[in-house]
Amino acid sequence: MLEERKKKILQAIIDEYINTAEPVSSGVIEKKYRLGCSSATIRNEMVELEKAGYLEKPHTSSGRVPSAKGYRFYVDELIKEDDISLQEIKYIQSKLAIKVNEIEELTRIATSTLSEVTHYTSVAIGPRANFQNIEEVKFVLLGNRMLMAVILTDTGIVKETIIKFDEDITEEQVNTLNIIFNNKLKGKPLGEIDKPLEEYIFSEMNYSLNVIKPIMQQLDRVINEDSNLYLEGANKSFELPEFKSLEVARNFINLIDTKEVMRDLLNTGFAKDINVYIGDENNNEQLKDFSIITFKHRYQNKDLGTIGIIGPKRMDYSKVISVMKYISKKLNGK
Amino acid sequence: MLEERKKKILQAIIDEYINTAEPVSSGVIEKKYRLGCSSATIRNEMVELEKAGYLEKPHTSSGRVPSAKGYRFYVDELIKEDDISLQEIKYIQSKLAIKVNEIEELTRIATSTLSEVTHYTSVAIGPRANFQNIEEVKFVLLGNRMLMAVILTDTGIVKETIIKFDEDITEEQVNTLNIIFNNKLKGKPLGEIDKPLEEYIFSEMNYSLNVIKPIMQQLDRVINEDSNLYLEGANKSFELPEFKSLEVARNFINLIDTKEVMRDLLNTGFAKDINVYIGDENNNEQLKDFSIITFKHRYQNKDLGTIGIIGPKRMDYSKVISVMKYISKKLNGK
DNA sequence: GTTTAGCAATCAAAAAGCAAGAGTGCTAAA
DNA sequence: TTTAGCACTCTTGCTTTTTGATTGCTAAAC
Repeated sequence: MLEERKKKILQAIIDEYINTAEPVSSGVIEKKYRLGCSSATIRNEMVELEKAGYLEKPHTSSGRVPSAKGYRFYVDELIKEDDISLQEIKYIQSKLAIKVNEIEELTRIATSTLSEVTHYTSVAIGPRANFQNIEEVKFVLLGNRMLMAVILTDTGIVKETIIKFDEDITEEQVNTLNIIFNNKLKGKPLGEIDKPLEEYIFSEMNYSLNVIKPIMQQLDRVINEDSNLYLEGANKSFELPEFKSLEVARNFINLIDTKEVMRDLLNTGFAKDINVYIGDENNNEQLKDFSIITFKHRYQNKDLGTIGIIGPKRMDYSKVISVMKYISKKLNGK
Repeated sequence: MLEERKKKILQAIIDEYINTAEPVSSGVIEKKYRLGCSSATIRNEMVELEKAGYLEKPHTSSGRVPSAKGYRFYVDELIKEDDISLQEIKYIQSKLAIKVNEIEELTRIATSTLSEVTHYTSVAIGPRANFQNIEEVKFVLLGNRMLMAVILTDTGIVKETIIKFDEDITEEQVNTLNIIFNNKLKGKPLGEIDKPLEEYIFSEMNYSLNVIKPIMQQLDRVINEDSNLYLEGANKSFELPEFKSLEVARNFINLIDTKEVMRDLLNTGFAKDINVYIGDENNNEQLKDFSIITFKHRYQNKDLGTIGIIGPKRMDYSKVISVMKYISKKLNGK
């Protein structure tokens, strides 16, 4: 554990670095933060904080910069609670007050609001389909050879997909499909539409395999497909000084451009309400320059996806976490 | 008009510059392109080409670089036809052979294929809804208080939207809705769902305004909403030498991040099959460093959206245009 | 024992200087 | 009209110098 004064100094250094993006010297801490001791004392403490691994020096005669361990300590112990202004609260309220009919729309609004308020790049993904339960299945005939399958889940998510046929489909066939599929699927998790079920349905239906086969294929596809990824405010990151480095900028673009990595990031570990990943804590070399903060979009304890922020390690953690907590609360109460 | 030799030299310079991204000197043209005259002669011609506005010089003692006018001439007169390899043709064929049920899926595949083959960033947008004609409208009841409206248009595009109610909806009401809306809307362009129609429907329906009002609102919204924008291979651009300049990189990110600009770009002027916008030809300061090449995704002369490439002005126009022509042809034949 | 003033040592970043090389434009000859 | 030849220009890359910020250490003060 750190003594009180060390904590204060560490906090001051990280706060200052988050603000300025420049290595922090003992001098500015003395002058700006008035901790009641001289720069020499601060220097002595800095040496120890560096030995303990909380700070780093870009080179011998420069100020100090927080290390990943430093940020981690900052996030876990030194964070400012409710670092959110009345104005920001008002803005978020106004944005989330809009009535929406679809959950994806709400996720989208929340994501862009998060980016607008924090000035970082935000990102979101829909819920994983497999764990949702089927509430209702409906087939709709469009023209003579096109069928739309609509699945309503218990989270209120609606998935729809289109199946095209080489032969005409009758209204009667559609009715049978509706009855059989609903009988068999109501209440089941989406992930359970599988082979045995397929065979059962084959045996129940007395007409052409040409009809059932494409339906099962397409249902399978729509259930297993990755949900949409939203990205908002990528340009905001490019205003930050760390993006002056071509390498950092390129890494960032590569990161947000490879959807699989983003999906993995948004779909991992949700022990806490807000999850903070600093740099390559999660062993991904690609992330060494960035931090990710995520939270689950929940409504009545149901998972409606994940929303997150991606930015430089020198992120305004207090602000981001405060804003996220507020948005999360608002979404849950909606 | 330019004499033959000037054309040859201009072409050589632009080809070389597209390859190397370095200002081109009279020396390399003499050595690499063997036009049967000395570097001094080439220098003399270069002076005239510069006077005529086709070339520029970054500074007095450097080689020449194509101007926007130079690129324009190159695209209009000097382009290589069918600059596409057998291998690339094979690859495109294999990608487009996949059977899809939804047109958006096809657009997405075509867009990513375009990016993969050309190594530039590609972008696409769906068709403008207003000009499509309604083929069929179906309302589907989901649960008791949720209605899905499905609109099938003559281009095969399916639009669906969800409407939530504060009161229960009966199957009977749904049937009436289906009959009335189909009667009134079949064959009409989507853009015509407007006020007078709304009033007509009000007068026809003998039940609650609470039901019709939200439906009209939501239909209105879904019809007028901008179609989805796809972006593929943003990271590819960042491998190019012009993106070493922080300013260029930032402009690019700003460009692709502001969706309105992208929409405008993809929705303008389609006099030709393939449209080339070089730099700020279209008077958009933001585009000064970039070129855009677009084509309409058509099937049986119906507009299914626009697909394009965005890259530096120093783009491999021949390759991009050849690949686009091929993909366009393939899509149309599908 | 802890804190602090004072100061030499360190090192990056900016500025300045310099040599090399590439490319042009011009002139005069072919 | 073309080309060889050459002086002139200007970038690029490199080295050197200067500047200034910041540290770490020592010794005195508290």
